[in-house]
Amino acid sequence: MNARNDLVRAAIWARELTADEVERAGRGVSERLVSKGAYLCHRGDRLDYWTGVTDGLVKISAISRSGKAMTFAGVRSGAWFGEGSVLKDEERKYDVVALRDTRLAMLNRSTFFWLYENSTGFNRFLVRQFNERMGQFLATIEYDRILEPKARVARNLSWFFNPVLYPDTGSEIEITQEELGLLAGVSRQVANRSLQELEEEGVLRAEHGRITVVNLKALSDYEG
DNA sequence: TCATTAAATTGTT
DNA sequence: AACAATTTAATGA
Repeated sequence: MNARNDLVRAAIWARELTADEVERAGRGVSERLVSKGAYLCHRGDRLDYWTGVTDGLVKISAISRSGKAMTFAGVRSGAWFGEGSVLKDEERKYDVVALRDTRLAMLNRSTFFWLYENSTGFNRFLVRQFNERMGQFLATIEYDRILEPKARVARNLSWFFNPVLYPDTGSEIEITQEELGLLAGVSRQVANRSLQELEEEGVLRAEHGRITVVNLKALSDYEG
């Protein structure tokens, strides 16, 4: 019908919606472009949109009280975030920055709530996503104590292969070593060396602008 | 289709 | 941060 409905239909959660619900969602969605290095929102901002990455890569992070930068999650094409802030009607607890030029789909708050109230498919999706995030955050708490750069690179990379958050993705991701460094909070040089070592250990294969995971379990559980 | 050039990415110091 | 090497993408014959 129109570009907005196409945006919705491309979203993973749309698969579980009825035609009526998709139509309704289409009226509440809009598009936004964020260029590399720009912030979509800062901690403390209000952003009344549930946000999906249509094309690109963003980082969700915050600065801890001790002053350390901490990445909560990397978000690539196909994933949606911010449902917590929208549901609770409160300010963002984190920064969101684009690691490359990125296209976003934004679902406004009232439409989000309409789906929340009316669509069982939508709720099933939300519950699954919350559950998966919980697991990821638990792992993040543990990983924050791990200071070894290689392990940080490994764990940040493994997030992109969560089968619930990214349903039909293979074992490849298009990401540069510079982007991975920004995500893991290490320099490009360290990201480069980490990837080389991980490749030697048979965990992954690093190609030009792309990484192929060979052993996802080893990558997720990496501790050095 | 192939060769040339520019741009992006990687590898190293 | 700087620089060289490598890979990809774009261009045009």
